[in-house]
Amino acid sequence: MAMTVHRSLVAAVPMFAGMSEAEQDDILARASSRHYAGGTVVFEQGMLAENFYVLLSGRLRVTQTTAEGQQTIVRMVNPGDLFGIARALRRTDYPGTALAVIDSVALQWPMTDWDSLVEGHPRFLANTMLAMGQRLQEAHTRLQEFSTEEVERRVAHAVLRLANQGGRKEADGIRIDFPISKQDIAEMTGTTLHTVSRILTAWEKAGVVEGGRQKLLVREPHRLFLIAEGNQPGLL
Amino acid sequence: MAMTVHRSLVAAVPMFAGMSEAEQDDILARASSRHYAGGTVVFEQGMLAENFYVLLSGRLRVTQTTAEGQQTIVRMVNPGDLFGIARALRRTDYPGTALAVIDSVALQWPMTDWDSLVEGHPRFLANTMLAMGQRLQEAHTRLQEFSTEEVERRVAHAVLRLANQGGRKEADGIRIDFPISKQDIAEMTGTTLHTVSRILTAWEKAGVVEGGRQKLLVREPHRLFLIAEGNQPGLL
DNA sequence: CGGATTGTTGAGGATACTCAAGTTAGGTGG
DNA sequence: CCACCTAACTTGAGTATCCTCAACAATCCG
Repeated sequence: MAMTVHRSLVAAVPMFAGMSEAEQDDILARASSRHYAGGTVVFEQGMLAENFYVLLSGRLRVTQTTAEGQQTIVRMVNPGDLFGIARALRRTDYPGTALAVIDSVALQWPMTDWDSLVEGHPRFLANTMLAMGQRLQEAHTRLQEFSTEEVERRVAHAVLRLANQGGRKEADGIRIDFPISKQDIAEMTGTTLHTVSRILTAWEKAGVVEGGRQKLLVREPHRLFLIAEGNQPGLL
Repeated sequence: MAMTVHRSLVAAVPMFAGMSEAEQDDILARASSRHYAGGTVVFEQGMLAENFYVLLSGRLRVTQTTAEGQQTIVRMVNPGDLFGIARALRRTDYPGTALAVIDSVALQWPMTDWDSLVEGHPRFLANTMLAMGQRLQEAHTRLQEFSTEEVERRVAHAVLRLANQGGRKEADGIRIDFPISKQDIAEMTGTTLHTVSRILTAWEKAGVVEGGRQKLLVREPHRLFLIAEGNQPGLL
């Protein structure tokens, strides 16, 4: 269901930041847009990387599966994010699987256009490098959390990240506005859904969050932050 | 102890790959080289990022320290590696501390030259992006290890990485040819020096490695690989 | 030679995992 | 619209891994 795209749709997309309208048009002319229903796979780990993408709306989950079949969530893809840029890592296949967790729309370019975009549009290259820098920093932050923090704090950090990147303000807190299961949170924090369930139950009793089946509302972000920073006894 | 640098010294440095000699000379003209004795700090976490670097020889350890004072080793810097590129992450300070673990020589550029290098030398930008891509992949690999593997396997992976990146072949195995303490390995794998000591002792008894104070020789890389992949009962 | 850093080893205990059984919520089809 | 089925979640009990605490030994450096 490919179709061409107008500039106005990508005004706020970081990849196009600092570009002239003409330059944006030039790049968009090679793109097509595509809709992915919730639950649909955009690409799968190991697949030949034929396209790279920018998410316009919706939400994706990128996972990696080990040889033994264990899954980890590498990141959530939010609107405006680049994803599937295997070429930038000098790879010909996708290192992970991208799944639309809700209905999503993405722009796509054939990977064969990558080199000419990089060479012809220094702005594109610079913006891509910036995005990779941010991902690198987030990866380092998470590594430090894994190295030094116990499970409850890691879960607190993960939930805060979800709230920051994909949260919508509501009357009584910040709502994670896409379906997120305990299993998902477990795969982000390197624990089990059982432990996540116990932790969230304790937080819920203390009034910090409000759970539900694939639902999550952060009632008191500040207290969650205290738990994440370890300045709090811990509610478990 | 700054001084100018000749092209021949950087023939094998990835940052200069694919550049004409004239281009290399142009970039090198702005660099100075500096020697760091073993144990010396190149830059410290939080410091204003005034330079970026390429390591010519020696070995650095980059660490991050948490608010509570816990240290983690972000990476080892090997000859040829770019480091201290805070600017690429849109930071004005260094996110970690770089320490020379042995006598080392690095090229340095003032960070004020970064933008003009990036804009004037597309090759430099592309090579930098590639380096970041590799670091991002390594970070994801380590995250997956933290998420899914027990300590012994994580330590095995860390030792294999050390052997691959900083190993020298000897008669009876691969020697890590810079000083590495159990504490270092613990900070790479998110465990304690006690546990690392116990693991290495067990491996040593089985003839897989040979330890010593800040010394490490991998006698049987293949068996270590099996432990890392979990195809082995585990020697602990 | 003496002090400091690094490493070893043991005992005990806490965190979080596994195993197990059940409950709730939501979607599906009759 | 209700009954059923499945996926998501809850909760408990037992246990393994690994951490903490502690004391000591070895190695290096000045």
